[in-house]
Amino acid sequence: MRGNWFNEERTTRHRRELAIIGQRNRLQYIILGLLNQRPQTGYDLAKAFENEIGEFWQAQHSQIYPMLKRLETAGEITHEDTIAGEKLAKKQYSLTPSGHEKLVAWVSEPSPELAATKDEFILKLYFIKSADDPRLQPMLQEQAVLHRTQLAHLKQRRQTVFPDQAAIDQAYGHYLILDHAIGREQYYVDWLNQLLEH
Amino acid sequence: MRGNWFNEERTTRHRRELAIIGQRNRLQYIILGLLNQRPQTGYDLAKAFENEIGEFWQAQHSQIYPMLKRLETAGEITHEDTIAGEKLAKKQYSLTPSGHEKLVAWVSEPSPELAATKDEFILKLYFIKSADDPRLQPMLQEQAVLHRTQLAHLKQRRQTVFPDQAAIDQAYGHYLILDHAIGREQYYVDWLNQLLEH
DNA sequence: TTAAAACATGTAATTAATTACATGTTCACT
DNA sequence: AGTGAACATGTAATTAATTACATGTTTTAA
Repeated sequence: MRGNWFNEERTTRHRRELAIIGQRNRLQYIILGLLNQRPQTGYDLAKAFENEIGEFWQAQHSQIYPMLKRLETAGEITHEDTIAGEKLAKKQYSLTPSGHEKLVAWVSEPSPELAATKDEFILKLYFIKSADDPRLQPMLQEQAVLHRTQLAHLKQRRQTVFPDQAAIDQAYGHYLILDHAIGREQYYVDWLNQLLEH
Repeated sequence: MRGNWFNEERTTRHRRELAIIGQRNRLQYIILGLLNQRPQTGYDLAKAFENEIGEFWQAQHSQIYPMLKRLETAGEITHEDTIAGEKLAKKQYSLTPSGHEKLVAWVSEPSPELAATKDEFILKLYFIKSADDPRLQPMLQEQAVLHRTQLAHLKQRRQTVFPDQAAIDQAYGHYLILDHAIGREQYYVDWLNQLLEH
């Protein structure tokens, strides 16, 4: 395990037992995982970050293209040049055996760190000292709208992407994380509603 | 609103309605908020990131000290040099009226963006295709241990920091976010438990 | 037929965040 | 008297991520 600014090996301080991590090079693994599903172009990968994994991880094409080069240099992926139509050049990337191994190793290794949630609203709440602060109710209202919208969006996605049991069985992990995200939003909405009822 | 890579103004794409943000310069506001509570040194601020706000935001002293200089140059904060003991130099920072204004403006402005949650376990789950994958159960078990521990830790903190109603009334926002964090962890644990019962 | 949207691939500049380097003081305990 | 933990403040190097710059092709719909 790489040294983390605050981890369990750091025995001299006992303020917190569990490390909360920022973000490390997980992008490479996501790319390997996506390419394991099927060979894809950088553009396809960028779209995946806007769609299915977008709820959980974000990356722009400006981060993806350089990473594809790095991974190819490292021998984890290769590409095949193709031409679409008259002359539109595409690079179809796919995993090498080494890349596949690396992906399997990553999924199999422990994930002992808590997710770093950076929620600006929660941060602002911290600085509201009193329950009577006139800013509090509007803030809660605003967040309720935001999270109700997101909840509806996620439920809609679940219905579209997983219409039947067969769809769930084919991409069980994807189903689980969508289900998890829905539950998380539902909790957020319930928590806000309960506060709004005072 | 500063241009975001994927926001509501971007009307030409309709894949997602709500922006998920990365991280912007929120550190400065957190520092202003902390200094608004009471004048503090950089060291004190760093400790606050390990304790109360550590569940919601992380920053190291190597980020804090330069930010204090930036904020002082910008006229948002000032400092007073003091000596502790024989010769230990301390810099006690406090808000200027301008810094206070800036803090109030930030808290008052809308927070229309969803939190970016980067959870490595959730990411790995995405790449588990089948419910029969032998890695799935151990992964869920591991996460259950992690989140049960965190839940216990947060509940302990609530009991310590908010033993009575008076404590809650004095730092209502802090209480709310701790309550929110507990609810969030409780949901995570319940979700994992329900999956582990198959 | 033409304009907009989507497809497609890159690089550059900047900012945010982590990790490591660097140094010294004070307090509590043995 | 000595040691280790906590107090205290910085900088440097690196990595991650965002935003902006840059260019061209193909498809779709008015």
